[in-house]
Amino acid sequence: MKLVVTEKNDAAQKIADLLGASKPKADKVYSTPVYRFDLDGEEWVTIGLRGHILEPDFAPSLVYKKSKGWQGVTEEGEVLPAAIPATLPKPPFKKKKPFTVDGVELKAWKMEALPYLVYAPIEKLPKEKEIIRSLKNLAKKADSIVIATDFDREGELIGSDALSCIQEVNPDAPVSRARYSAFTKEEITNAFENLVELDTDLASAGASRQDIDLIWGAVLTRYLTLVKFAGYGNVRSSGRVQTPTLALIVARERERLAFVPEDYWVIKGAFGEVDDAFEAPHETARFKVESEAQAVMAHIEGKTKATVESIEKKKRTVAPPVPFNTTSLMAAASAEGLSPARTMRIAESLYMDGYISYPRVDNTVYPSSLDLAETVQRLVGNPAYAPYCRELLSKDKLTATRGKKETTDHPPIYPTNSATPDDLPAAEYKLYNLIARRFLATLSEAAVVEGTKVSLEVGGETFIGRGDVLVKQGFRAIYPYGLKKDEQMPALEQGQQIAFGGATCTKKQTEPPARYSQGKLIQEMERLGLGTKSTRHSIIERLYAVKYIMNDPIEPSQLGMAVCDALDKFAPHITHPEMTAELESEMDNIAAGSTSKETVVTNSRNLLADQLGELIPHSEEVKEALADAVAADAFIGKCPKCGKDLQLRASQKTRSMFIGCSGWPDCDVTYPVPKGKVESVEEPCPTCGMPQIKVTAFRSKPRIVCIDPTCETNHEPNVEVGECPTCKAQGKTAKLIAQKNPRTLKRFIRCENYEECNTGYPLPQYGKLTATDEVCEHCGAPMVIVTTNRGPWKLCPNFDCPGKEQDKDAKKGASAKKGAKKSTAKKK
DNA sequence: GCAAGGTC
Repeated sequence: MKLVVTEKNDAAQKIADLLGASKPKADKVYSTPVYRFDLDGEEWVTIGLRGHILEPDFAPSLVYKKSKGWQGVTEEGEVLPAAIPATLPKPPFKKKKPFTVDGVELKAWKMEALPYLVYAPIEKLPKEKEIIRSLKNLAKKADSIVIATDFDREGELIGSDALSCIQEVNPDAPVSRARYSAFTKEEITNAFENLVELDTDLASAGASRQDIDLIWGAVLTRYLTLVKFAGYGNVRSSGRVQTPTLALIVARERERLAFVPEDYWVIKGAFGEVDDAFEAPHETARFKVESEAQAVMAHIEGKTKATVESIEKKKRTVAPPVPFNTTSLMAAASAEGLSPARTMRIAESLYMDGYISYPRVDNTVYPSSLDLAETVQRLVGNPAYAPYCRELLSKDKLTATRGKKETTDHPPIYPTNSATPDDLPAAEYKLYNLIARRFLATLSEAAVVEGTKVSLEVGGETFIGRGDVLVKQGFRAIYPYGLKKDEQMPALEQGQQIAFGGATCTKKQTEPPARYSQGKLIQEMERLGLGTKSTRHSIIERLYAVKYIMNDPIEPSQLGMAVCDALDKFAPHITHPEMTAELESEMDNIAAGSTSKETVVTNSRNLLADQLGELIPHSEEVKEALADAVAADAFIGKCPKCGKDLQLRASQKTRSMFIGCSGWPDCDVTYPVPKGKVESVEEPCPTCGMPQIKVTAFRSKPRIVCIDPTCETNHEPNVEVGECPTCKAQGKTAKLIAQKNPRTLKRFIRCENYEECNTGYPLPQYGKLTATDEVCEHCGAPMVIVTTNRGPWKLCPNFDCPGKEQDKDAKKGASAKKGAKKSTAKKK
C-alpha cells in the first residue's frame, strides 16, 4: 500500500480524485478521513493532516553534564546543542529530575529561571494526537510513503514532522516527496511521476524559525509578565511579529502626539443660481496667513457676478481592479467595516461551504486552468449579477486583469458558486458579494471619468471649480466599492457671466497623520515582511486581546506604549521588523546548506541572552513604567470620598468588572459596571458631575453612562408588566414589577409579593422596556418589549420557559437543513 | 499562563 500524506484533508481528497482511475472511496481511520483508490494495480491511501501535527516546547526535564561541557542531556541520553554560557552559575547535577537552579525549577515562570530558559533544550511534542494516531495506524501497513504537503518551507517542515511520526512505527518504507503547485490533473500527475526527495535542509530552516520564535517569545513574554505581575490571565506578550507590529502603531501615535497643528484659512465661493448652483474654492487652496485671506475677501466684497475665464475638460480612465489575494481582500473588507480577523473567519466558512475558492493565497493572477466563462455562468444564479454576467458572456473572449504577485500556490480568491442574500447570513453575504463583484470587475473594461476644471474670476480673484462625472461605467457598473459620488458642473461657456453669491472664509487646522486602520496595518505588515497571509489578522487580534491596542482606527493603550518603549530601550532587536528579515536570510542559508539550524539558533540564543542581560538589571524601571501605564489605562476619574483615582478593575474571584478606588483597602468606594466593553470618558456627568464611562454591549452602539447608580440619569421608573402567574395559580393576585437594583443597576422582574412569592425573571440589561397585555403561551409569564438601537424585540422573560427549548430545536432543524443544502452546493 | 505557523 502506498501512503500519501497531505497538509489538509481537502488536499488529500483532491489528490485522490485526480490520481484515481475510478472514484476514490472515502473512508475513516479512527476519526480521520482518508481516501482509498487503485492505481496501476496498487492500493493507494491519501490522508490529510491539520497543518503542523507536532509543536516545539521546552523539554519537561533534563540534566546538564559537566563532562559534556555543560550541555543539556535528555532523559534518553541525547546531547542537546545549547550549552549554558560560562557567565551563568552552573546548575547542580541532578539525574532524572527537573532542571533546577537553587531550588527553582526552570520550567516554572520565575524571573531567576529566564537566563536558563534562553538556553533550555526544545523538544517536539504531539499537537494533533488523533491525526498522529491515524497516521501511524496507516503507516504500519504502508510499503512506501509519499509526502505531498504544500510546496513551501512550512509544508516541508510539516511533511518532515509527519515522517518522523511514520518512522517511529515503520522505519524502512521508502519515502519520496511530491511537489505540486496547483490541483490540476496535469500538475498532480506530473508531480507523482517525478517524485523527489524530502528537502531536510528546508525543513530545518522552518524548524529553526519555530525554535527562535518560541525562545524569544517565551523569554520576553515571561519577563514582561513577571516584572509587574498582575494576576493570572494578565499576560503581557512579546514576539518576533507582534512586537514590531505594535511598534508601528506606537510610532504612528508618537508622530501624532508630536504633531503641531498649523492654522490655515480656506475661501469658498458660491456660484450660479438655484439648480445650477455650485461651490468653488479660491485658487489658493490654503492661506497660511489670515491677512492674505482677508485681503481676498475684501476684493470680492459686494460682488454679484463672476466671469467664466476658462473651461478645461479631461477624460481619464480608471483601470478595473486586480484579482483578490488574502491581503487585498482583507483591506477591501476592512473598508466595508469587516475586521481582517472576521473576514478570515467568514472566508473560511464560505470556502468550506463551496461558495469561494481557497482564501489563503498570495497570488493575484488567475491561472490558465481556471475557466473564467464557466465561473461567470455560475454567477447568473444571482439575479443581481445575471444581466451583467450575460453581457460579459456575450463577448468573444474574456480577459482578466493581472496583479503584481504571481505565485502558483492557489488561484486568487474567486466565487465558485452563486449565492443570494437568502442563502447566507448577512455578514457572509456581504463578503461573498464583495468577492463575486470583484471577480466580475476583474473581467470588465475600464471606467472613464470626465473631469471638468472651470476658472472663475470675481473682483480680480480666481476661483477653481471642479467636477467629476463617470461617462463610461465599465467595471463600475458591477463594483461600486470605494466609488466617489459624481460632482456634476453645470454647462458653462467661456466668457459667460454667472451669479456670485458671496464667499466664506473658514479657519482650519492641519491634521496629524492618520492612525492605522486594520486593513492598512495588514498592508504595512505585508510590506515589511511581518507575519504571513494566514497569521497577520490573528497577530492583530492578539494585540487587542492583551490590551496593547484598542479601537479601529488603531490606538495604542498606555500599556502598549510602555511595553514598546521598554523593549525598544533594552531589547531593541525584538521591536524591529529587521529581526524577521535577518531570520529569513539565515533560513535561506540553512536551506542552501551553507549553515546549520544549530548555528543559527545558538546565535539567536546568544543575542537574546545579551538583550535579557540589559532588561534584568533595569527591572525596577520597567516595572514602574508598566505599573504607571496600567494605572493610566484603568483611570476613570477621581474618588468622591478620598480624592484618589477611581480605576476600572476586575474582581479577583469572579473576573467581572467593577470600578474601585485605588486607595483600597483604606477607601472602600466601588461602583458597578454594566456588561460590555468599558472605556473612560473625559467629560463628567452633566447632571451630577461624577465621571462617565462609555459602554459598548455586544453588537450594540456605545452609550455614555454616569458611573453613579444613584444619579438621576440612571434612574428608571418601575414598570408593571403583568400579573404573577404563581400567585394566580394559588388564587391570589399580585403584580409583577420590572425594577432596577439601585446598588448593582441590574434590571429584573419580581413579584410585588416577593416576601412570600419568589417568582422573578431576568431582563436584558439595556434598551427601553415596555409592558404588553400579552402573556407567554408556553409559561404564562408576561411578555415584554425591549427596544434597542436594533429595533423593538418582544420576548418572554422566563429563562426556563418551555418555549425557549422549542425555539432552539427549530433553529437546530433549520441549520441541519442548511447543512444538507451546503453539501449539495459543494457537489456541484 | 509564553510565539508564530499551519489548518478546522
